[in-house]
Amino acid sequence: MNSPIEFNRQRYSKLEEIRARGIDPYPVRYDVSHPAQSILDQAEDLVESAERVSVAGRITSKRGHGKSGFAHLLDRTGRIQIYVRLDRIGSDVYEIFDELIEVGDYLGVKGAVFTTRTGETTVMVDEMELLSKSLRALPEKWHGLRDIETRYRQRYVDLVINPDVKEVFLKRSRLIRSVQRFMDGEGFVEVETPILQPLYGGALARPFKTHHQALDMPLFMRIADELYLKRLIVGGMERVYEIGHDFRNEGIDRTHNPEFTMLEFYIAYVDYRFIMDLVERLFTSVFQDVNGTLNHTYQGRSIDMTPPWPRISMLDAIREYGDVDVTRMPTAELAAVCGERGLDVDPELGRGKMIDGLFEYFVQDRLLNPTFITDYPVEISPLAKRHPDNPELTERFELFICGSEFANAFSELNDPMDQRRRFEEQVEMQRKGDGEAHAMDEDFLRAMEYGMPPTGGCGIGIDRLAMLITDSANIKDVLLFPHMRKESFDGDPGGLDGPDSPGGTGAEMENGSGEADSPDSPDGTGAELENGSGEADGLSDRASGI
RNA sequence: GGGCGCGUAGCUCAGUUGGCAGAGCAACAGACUUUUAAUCUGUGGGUCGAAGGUUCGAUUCCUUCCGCGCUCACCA
Repeated sequence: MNSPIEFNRQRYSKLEEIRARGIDPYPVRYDVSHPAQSILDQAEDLVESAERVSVAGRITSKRGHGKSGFAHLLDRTGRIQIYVRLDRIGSDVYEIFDELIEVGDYLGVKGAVFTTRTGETTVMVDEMELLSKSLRALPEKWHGLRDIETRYRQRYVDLVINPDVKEVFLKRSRLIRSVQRFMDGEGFVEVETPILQPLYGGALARPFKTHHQALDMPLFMRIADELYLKRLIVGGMERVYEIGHDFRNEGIDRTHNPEFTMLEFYIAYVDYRFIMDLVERLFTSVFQDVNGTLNHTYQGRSIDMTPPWPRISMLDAIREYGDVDVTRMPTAELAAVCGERGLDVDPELGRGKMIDGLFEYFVQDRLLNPTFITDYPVEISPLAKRHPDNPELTERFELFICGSEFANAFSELNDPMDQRRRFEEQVEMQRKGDGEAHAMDEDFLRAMEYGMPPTGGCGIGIDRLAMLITDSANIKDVLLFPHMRKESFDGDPGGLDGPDSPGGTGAEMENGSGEADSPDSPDGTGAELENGSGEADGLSDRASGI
């Protein structure tokens, strides 16, 4: 796409005409007395009192009728119609409204409120001010913006055109506020822990890697909050939680974005049973708060969120849904059962992976209403405490709704010697080439050695929850700016490369942008963050300008 | 990464069994002082995602590439 000047000469020439008439097309402020919706709400009183209101918004439609015209202004609260008449506002201003103001522009108007012949509450404009001139045409009003790619790439247009999109993100905001209120009520402290970490951990995933210039050291974007939040438990912050972005350098699909929002919380002195109770209360509280009901529909499927939710151990679930009892089944027989079901699970990876595979095969998709699956095999739960009744299992649960996982929780492992052994096993896996294995974290072990109380912990994917609660099929629909591949701009192929383009300006070199960055990363893998960007310089330029 | 599908005007979409590129809305010019998908008359607007190939001729057929969606594998 070209610049708006090349692309829309008609709009640009109107901008020039506005300037030629001595009007500032981009003034600094406008005093609003009534947001659009409040005019509609108080229409009767406002009509009766003949009170003059002022309202501002973006023009979303415009209909001229010779010497008068209607338009709709859209603000954050809603849409209000305005009526402009030549005999009220004067020929000079009317000419500007008629010829130079168009759909997409921001307008501020003052005037009395009346009701039209067809019954719509409308502002009779007696004063008008252009607040911002738009140089690009918005999508047409009737069909709107449907192209999925454009909606994600140009969310600002999507939000203007599609009111239900705005509603999704308002709901997401209410969801997060509701979670925070609930956690407040439970005596939690909300904390912020590092996103840039010298070591990454707390989950098994491939990280993004970057580099700190001044310290000349590699840093990783966090893949989980877990190890830092547990350090806070050691420090005596007995109920902590964090809502923040984690970053995982893995595939993108309907339910995965490279950065996503995670709620993690940890509570001292409790086990996973307590966490189950709390998760049940958290979800039902949030659903009541945001949707006003525990009966929900997701993608056409009815879900009953009413507690209590069933709690079934993983082995019982496999027995119940698959009619297979794997409890004391010899490993060879287990492998045969997996083979019969066409499950490609390597027996060398242990019983845990095979049992998990059978669970996914027989059970997971059939868990429509909220269900806790408990007591996972120890091999696939490296951070969870062993179950006292069965050392092959752990005190771990996951919550499933509509066949998807919504929470993952344990009675946390707090034995420093056991934790060290598990790290050593991970290091061994790493040595064998497992790119997702856990690194040895000596500082975390030191914290464990000072002593961590018995602790229950939990992680909940907030984007998944937002998808469920807004009935969205794709994670991109609940992310304001989902990750997309680089867009190419005609006539400016490096448009998005600005910050790291080799021909940087002198200013860009101040932070040492060009050479020596991320020496171990081939360009274009997407695995590495660039540093010393021009954008950072832009910020410092702005700061010095002030 | 594999498989399937899609990419035509600012937007929503037709279309070409290979032969001058279409509509509605938006825009522009004109009429119209309570319309609301305003109406009426007229006009302009396209590298048919990009690059190659086949052909007298390619938006159409073939190849490669780019982007998006669905799906499988991995993950939350």
